[in-house]
Amino acid sequence: MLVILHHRVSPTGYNESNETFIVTIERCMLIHWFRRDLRLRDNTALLKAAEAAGGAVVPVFIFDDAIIRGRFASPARTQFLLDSLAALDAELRALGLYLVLRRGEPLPTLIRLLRETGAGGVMWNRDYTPYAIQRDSVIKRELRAAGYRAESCKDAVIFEMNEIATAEGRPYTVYTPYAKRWRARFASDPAHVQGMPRLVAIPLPASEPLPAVTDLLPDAPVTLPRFPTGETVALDALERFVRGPLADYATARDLLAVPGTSRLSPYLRFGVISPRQCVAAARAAPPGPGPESWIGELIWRDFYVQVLYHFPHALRGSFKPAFDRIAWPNDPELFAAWQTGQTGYPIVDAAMRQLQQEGWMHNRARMIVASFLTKDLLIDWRWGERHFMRWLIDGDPAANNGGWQWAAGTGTDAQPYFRIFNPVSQGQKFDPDGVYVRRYLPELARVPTRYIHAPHTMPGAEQIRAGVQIGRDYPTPIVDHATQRARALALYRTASRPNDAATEQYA
DNA sequence: TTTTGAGTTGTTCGA
DNA sequence: GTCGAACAACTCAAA
Repeated sequence: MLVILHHRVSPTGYNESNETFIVTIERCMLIHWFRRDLRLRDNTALLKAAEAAGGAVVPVFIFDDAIIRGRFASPARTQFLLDSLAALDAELRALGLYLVLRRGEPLPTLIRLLRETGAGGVMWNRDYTPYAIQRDSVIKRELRAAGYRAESCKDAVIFEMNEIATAEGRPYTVYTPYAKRWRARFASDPAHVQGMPRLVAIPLPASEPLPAVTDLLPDAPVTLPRFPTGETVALDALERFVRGPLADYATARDLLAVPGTSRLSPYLRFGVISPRQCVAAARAAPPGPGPESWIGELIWRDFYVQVLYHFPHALRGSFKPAFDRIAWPNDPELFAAWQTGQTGYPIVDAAMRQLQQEGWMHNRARMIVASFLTKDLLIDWRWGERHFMRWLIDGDPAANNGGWQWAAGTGTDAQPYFRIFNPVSQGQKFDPDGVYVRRYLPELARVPTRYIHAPHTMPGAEQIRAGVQIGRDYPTPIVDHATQRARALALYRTASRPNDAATEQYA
């Protein structure tokens, strides 16, 4: 029987005077399979594995081509993943360990690792997308059938699956009552933040080298937006946000030029930080509308995970099937103009260019460009969903799908059909000085503020003074908002009342 | 079972 | 310039 020796760690965490004892590897050593929980602190499955294995944990990450090259492949997000893995590896090296990297199908890869290390099982934190649920249930079944321990934990959300349900035990599909219930449950059953796991330095199998993005995605551009990452970077960002912008979050989060949002979304996406750490930090801050509304955003995150868990069909089509009938015109040229930020509506174009430059977009801007794509350009929200998933470093299937369906009015909690954003007035309201627009549209840098959100209305002399000719240096609007608004209303009305289709004609 | 109130983020029009 | 009303009807959740 294989045995290893290691230092015992007492339950209180103190190292007891070089006391050593023998552990049978088959019983004790465990693999922790990192997925979207790329941190050491407050990591539920990792803590559980460390506890069960007396600290003898093999930290593993597997590059799964089904995800990396799947429907929502993203060079920018893959870059962030690699940066986060490098940071996690550095954290582990400080403990005398390192991250064991593998590339391949998860199940056979895990079985090979179990044999190589002699570990007794695998622990991981749950992921709730349809693909992950299917994959993980097969893995759990097969590992157990082969005599290994295989366990998953709740970690990525505060409340999961059926923990927040209506009085009749059904999943909520409206945010407000869900949030009410969520807050009530949290008051009686709060999620506690845990600390570092107690890990011991054990011999590990060799790791494959950390790949480059182009190893995983051969067509990826050479230069990609980078977002600083790592557990300590994320915790520091949380602390600075809570000490600074959080108090004014309720109002400042809507101002595009102001750093009023947390910018923690990429960390939450990959579990570089935990939602429990976020809620705890918000509740430790002076109470007020700021912390409350930010917690509300974290509840939205749980809500959309829960919605997708119960209604996976939303990943392919409308949450409300009636809207699958919408006959989107889907003009590819209009779509290309939207993608590249050439629509002639500065607030839209600035936002789309921010996305491509930074791999991130301000939340208010996401709503504006989503409304514009669906209601002004009359393009299927799924085209926008895919584009966001390609470029957003924080791109998450549940939140992104939920947000797009909300904007398109096809999802849970659908906005009233008539709520169509006007891109000019949204710009005037949320970027009143045009600072955000000028930051991403240098060609409009010298346009006076009174014209900044509708530069095509500038008289010729003003254009000369501003050093820009609209129609040459910056596009005239590719569609007329008032016209498209009326078309969108008609399109939606027909979809929701199909019997009237014969009597309503529009083009 | 029936009823009732409410529904993240807005725009436009007319007085 | 400001203000209030209209913009559909429906579904959900809870009483």
